[in-house]
Amino acid sequence: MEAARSIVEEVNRLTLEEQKRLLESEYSELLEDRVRVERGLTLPPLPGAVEGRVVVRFAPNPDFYIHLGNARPAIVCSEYARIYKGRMILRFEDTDPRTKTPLVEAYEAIREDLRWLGVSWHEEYVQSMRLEIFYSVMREALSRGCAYVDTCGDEGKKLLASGSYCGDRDRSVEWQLERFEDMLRGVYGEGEAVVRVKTDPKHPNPSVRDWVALRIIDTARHPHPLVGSRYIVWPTYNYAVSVDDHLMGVSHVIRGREHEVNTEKQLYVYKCMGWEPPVFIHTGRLKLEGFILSKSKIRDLLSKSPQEFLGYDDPRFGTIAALRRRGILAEAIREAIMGVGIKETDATISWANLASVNRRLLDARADRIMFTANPVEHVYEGECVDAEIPYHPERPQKRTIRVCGGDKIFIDRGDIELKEVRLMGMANVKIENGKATMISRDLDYARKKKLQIIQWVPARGAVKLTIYKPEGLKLHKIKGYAEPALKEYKEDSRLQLVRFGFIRIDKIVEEEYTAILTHE
RNA sequence: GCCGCGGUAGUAUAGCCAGGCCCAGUAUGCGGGCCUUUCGAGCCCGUGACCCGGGUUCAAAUCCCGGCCGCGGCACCA
Repeated sequence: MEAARSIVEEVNRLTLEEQKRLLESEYSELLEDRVRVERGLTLPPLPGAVEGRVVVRFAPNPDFYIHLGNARPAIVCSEYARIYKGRMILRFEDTDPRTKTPLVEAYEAIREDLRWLGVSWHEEYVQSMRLEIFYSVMREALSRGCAYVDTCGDEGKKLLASGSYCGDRDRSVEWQLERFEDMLRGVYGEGEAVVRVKTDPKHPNPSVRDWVALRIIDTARHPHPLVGSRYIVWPTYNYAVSVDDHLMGVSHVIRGREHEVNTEKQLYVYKCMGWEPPVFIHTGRLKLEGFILSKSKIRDLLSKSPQEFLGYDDPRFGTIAALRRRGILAEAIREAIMGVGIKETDATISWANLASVNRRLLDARADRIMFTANPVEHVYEGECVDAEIPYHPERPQKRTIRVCGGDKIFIDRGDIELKEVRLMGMANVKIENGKATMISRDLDYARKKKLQIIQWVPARGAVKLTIYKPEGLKLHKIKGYAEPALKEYKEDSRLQLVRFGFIRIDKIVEEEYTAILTHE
């Protein structure tokens, strides 16, 4: 004991370098390679991943547009497919025409959002087109005796809730197969028969007990937007996912934490069919500070007060379309999402963080334009000057604005009280009683006197610009004037309004511009 | 209520599985400075965290136990 203590003390007295050297020379067999993974913009290694054999999928329900939270698995999956030279699958899970009725336009809107995000996929499937496949796999499962047709109706559910089960569970395979064909033939109505997967009728989680794999939906009353009322027997999520993930060779399922119990349910299908299950990874939920992400909440707001919002891509929402419309770049979203990775804890991306990344990316490419949000007209007094304003501080291109004595210019209300300022690119002036009187054009003078350099807008040719500024649930409207150079830009341009913030031009109607403030 | 999963600075994340390179790294935010014809960007300096309590160990953010808090699930939704 004493010996051990003294040896430890001796070792501890050595510096790290000395310890390392000693280990390498005397006891190198004890050294173990411990590889440190460089993070940066890359993801942690995918458990059990083998290069060339990774197959991942993004499987949205096309009942609405996707939001930032959905983008997490989509981006992460496509990135893993890229890293491991694997395959990425896009699969639309539209197997509920009744309560989660698919939106016809959502299929293409989702593809568009994904493309914009830089997510690429190698294969695409739509589950509503694969119903026959689910039926035939079920015939096999019934034959194997690990699923059954429950014709007990509501009673079957109640029995399971109490740890018992519908007597049909114990009937013969032949009986099951015949009843299943009856279901497909339309012998039963909604709720009269379901196909259940045999699990454990006493499972601690009642929802796991013999969960429903296929049910009847009256598609005469609730037609599916893609296949109409062609089918009445529809697979549930858990069943369809298990079958498709296996058939499509998915090796890694990356999805939200809310699917943890589903994973447990799906494992019964793999076991029944003798399939090798994929690796399941559950990520935490993603929120965006100050934004509304929830599908149902957005739909709610849109239907209750449509006049208050600019649509599903209103800049106050966290849909991908909304972020795009606001002026957030796809790279910024990718960066933010790669940053949170696949952690199992919920994360709230702070707006400051996303905006900061976006600002850094935008700064390099957004031209600078002068804008006054609270324009106050002033008369310029002094000699004619040709103000040269660079489009971007890093680039040589400039525009020239000629201002002569008697010309009117707009100065922002907040800047008037500064009394003496430098009008950017133009001249140093004294501001007094609605007049801007030139002192000199000398920049050094402005530097020496530490004059504030402000933006200004010539009244002649000034462009009316309305800016929507999202703030929480509010959308402020700011009306002002921008310099004539704004007319050189088309819709969807991203600009920086000097000393105001970054904007994306949303709409141009007859010389009147509308933009959305991306962030300051 | 029952089942499950988590808890590192204001926010997010690295480290945890394989205890010592961690009096905890990075980004953002915040404070200060430099630079700059923007209050933008960039550069420099600073600020600030291992949920709590026990235990194991020479050594604990890391392993064990208990508590607290947060989240998810409990559908013939996905």
